[in-house]
Amino acid sequence: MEIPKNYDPKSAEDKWYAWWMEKGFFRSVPDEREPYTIVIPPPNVTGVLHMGHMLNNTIQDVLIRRARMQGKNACWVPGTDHASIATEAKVVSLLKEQGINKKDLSREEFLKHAWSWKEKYGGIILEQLKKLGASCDWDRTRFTMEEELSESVIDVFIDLYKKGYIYRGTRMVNWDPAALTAVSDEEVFMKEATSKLYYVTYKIEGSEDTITIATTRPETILGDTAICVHPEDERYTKLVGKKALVPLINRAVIIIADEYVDKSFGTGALKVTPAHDKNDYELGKKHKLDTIDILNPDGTMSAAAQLYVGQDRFHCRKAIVKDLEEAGHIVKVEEIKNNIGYSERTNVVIEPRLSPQWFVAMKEFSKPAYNAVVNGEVNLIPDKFINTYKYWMENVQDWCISRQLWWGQRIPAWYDDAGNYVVAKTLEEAKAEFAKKGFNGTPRQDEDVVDTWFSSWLWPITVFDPAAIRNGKGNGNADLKYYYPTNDLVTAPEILFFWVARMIIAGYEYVGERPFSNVYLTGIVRDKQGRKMSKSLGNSPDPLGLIEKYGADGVRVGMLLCSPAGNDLPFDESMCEQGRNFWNKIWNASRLIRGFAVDSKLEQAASSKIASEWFDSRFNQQLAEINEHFNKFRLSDALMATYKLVWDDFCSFYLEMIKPDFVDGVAKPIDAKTYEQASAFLENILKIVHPFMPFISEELYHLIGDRKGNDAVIVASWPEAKPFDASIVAQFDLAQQVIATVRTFRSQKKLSPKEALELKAMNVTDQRFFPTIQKLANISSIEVVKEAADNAFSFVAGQSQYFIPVGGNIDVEEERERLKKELEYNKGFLVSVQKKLANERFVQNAKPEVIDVEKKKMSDAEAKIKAIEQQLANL
RNA sequence: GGGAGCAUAGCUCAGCUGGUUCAGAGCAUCUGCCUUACAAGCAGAGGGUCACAGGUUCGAAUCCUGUUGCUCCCA
Repeated sequence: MEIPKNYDPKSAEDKWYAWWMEKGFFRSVPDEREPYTIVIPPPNVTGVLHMGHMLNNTIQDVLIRRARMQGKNACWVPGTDHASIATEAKVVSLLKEQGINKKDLSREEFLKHAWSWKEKYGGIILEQLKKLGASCDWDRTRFTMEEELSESVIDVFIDLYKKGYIYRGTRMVNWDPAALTAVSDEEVFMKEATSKLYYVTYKIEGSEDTITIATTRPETILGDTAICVHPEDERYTKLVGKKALVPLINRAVIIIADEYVDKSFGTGALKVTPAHDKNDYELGKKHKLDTIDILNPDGTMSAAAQLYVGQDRFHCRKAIVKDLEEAGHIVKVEEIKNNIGYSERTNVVIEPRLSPQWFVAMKEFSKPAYNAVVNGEVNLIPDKFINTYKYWMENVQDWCISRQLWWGQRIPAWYDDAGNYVVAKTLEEAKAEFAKKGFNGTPRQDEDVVDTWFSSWLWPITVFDPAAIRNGKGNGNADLKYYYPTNDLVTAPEILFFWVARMIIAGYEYVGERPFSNVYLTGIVRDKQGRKMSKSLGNSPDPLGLIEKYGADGVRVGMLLCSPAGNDLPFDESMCEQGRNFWNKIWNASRLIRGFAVDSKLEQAASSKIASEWFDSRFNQQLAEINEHFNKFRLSDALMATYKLVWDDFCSFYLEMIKPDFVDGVAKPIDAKTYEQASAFLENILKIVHPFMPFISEELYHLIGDRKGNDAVIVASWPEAKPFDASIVAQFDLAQQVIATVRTFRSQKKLSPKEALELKAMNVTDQRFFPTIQKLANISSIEVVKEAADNAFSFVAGQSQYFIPVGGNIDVEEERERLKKELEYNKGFLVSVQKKLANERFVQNAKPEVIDVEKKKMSDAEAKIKAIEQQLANL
């Protein structure tokens, strides 16, 4: 089939993706082959494809496609996660636009809305992944809130409760006063702000003394239960143990001493509000202080505040500052820069708040996951993350798993009228439990749901066997037995702890095995200025727009060109351009080969024969290197090695070597053997390029051959790296040097490439590449000589000398200078080698191989020096 | 404040356990080419005291110490 002049990515992408699907190439069912499994880090149902997804999923697809070609049973499980907070926030605001308030809806009604939202929009991101070429087994698509998966989440909750790992407790949490829920640390983003630091004076009880504190949150003084100073702060020593009166409400609070206080900050006296500040809470616990919660869940002042009740916290701040000023309590106001936490979902200021929550005790529970990484059962790539991981796991905090939301798995805890609770799967079971305790009424279920991570930590298990948890360890279904443990996980370092570590914990706890062997941590995609790409900054290119512009293959290559594991990727569109240029190159190389006129009667030319021999070796040499890169997860390197093999070796050299000459403007035909060899090489190239550029490789694979049935590059066998002839590769390297030198000479002398030159060679042991040199350097003839030629430009390659006769045109002085320089350099080099070899300590200490290498260097250098000297003598 | 990591060409990065002609690659730059696969291209060329200062060693981009600058994580 003739190859069109231009490749049209759009139509090829649609065509081949649909065809792959139709053929079921992405589908995996257990069989006798070795499985290769990846579970997708489930994107959020509210998400749309961003650059981070592009990178992450390109990597997964490259891994899975290569594994498939290696004959493994490749299974990439896709799906989405329900993202409690994000989704609920989205649905709430959507309802608001329709004039519906969440508060007016029952839980059931709200969930109905949420599900219909999910049905409508929840699959968008998966559809976008298809545009990228993601070869997921879509029949296996999972969602974290599917009925069976949810049941497993509840089972795990109950199981861990029974094992004593889950408990209910009061903690200071990040409270989102708009969403009315606790959010995790990773859902809080810190923004630097210029705040006012108010210096507020408190009277000392029963004296005329005062103490001045500094605070950025004056409204919280109503919740103060102590003032704290540094024990060594002489300014305040005499006040410790006395009581201060909280302004406006005159509550007496104790003055305590603790080294926690920074003497140099503010006045060195710290107001302590245990209900509204994490550090104060710890301080309060240590000194057994009261906690007074002065805020309602929605961020308004509670009755406990005594004043400003019902006012919003920020209104109250203004009001109290005014009142404090009027009452003469404010000494001064300073501006300071501090960090304020905002809710990632609702963008309101996070309020530290004490509230009853459910927790998983992590200290003991996380040990297997710690060990798995430390002893290498689970590899982190790159391994620099092991330290971070260890640090976190050694200082692991209990995991707050409750969220005050409706969208998610509802906590299976039930309460009687007195607030006693039992944990049970169903109302009936809860009733039965309570009956034993003498409560016979109807218990009411906990209103909260569990953290999304508490469901996604089961992902590698329940995507294969949703019932694995309840059926117990060892009773997994056939899928679980076959695919678990999975092979590689590709994700961002940001969620190493929140997700990866917890999956490892769950894996050992519920299957008894690691969930995956390797965790490939990708970097963050940043813009040119190094900023993280984000919607709010608007600095992210539209991924689908990029695909439109450069083709999916171009974008995939662009993403991978510069993204070693764990390193951030400073994204630049020009990389996609390079990707596009690369597929364009392959396209045209294919066009060249297919365009050859074949003459079956022709004998293979010597230059073509050696070209094929060389490229065969070169290909196998590079393939071994590419495989090595893949095995070490060095995907950028694997891609670059592929790029150079294709562009430099195949296109710039091999194809130029076999390309038939033009005579009178007409291309001569090519012999059948060379044509076949070239076609076979091209086919292998399409194969190794396929994981990176699936679409164009499939398109070309079909254009260059008559493919029937399931013959497709996507399921073709990955070429085997065969032994190669190192000597031919080395010889060609020398030939390349000769070619390059001739070309440079031509360029410097401003000689036309069309003008053929003569070449004389001396001390050559291997003439196999003479035809190649003639062809690529446009040499009319190469004459082997025994003596140096006069009036010639001369150079050395390896141990051979070459001469380009230039008649009387040679500039002897210039030539002498050039050779002198070269001689000097080589002499210097020789001296350093000789020094080394003369050094007893070197000879004694260095490995024999190293010494041999040095000896070889010496003899090479000596030969070269001799050659140059001879040339100089001849000038 | 505690911890971790990084610093190699204009940019993005390789450089394994110290030992090739070890200072590399891609891109960008410059020069010359519309040579009938590809100007999204071809052929050449120039670019770096390997952050700085010490040390270990026969030998250091590579190991150690300190300094400076940057990044991330935790509080």
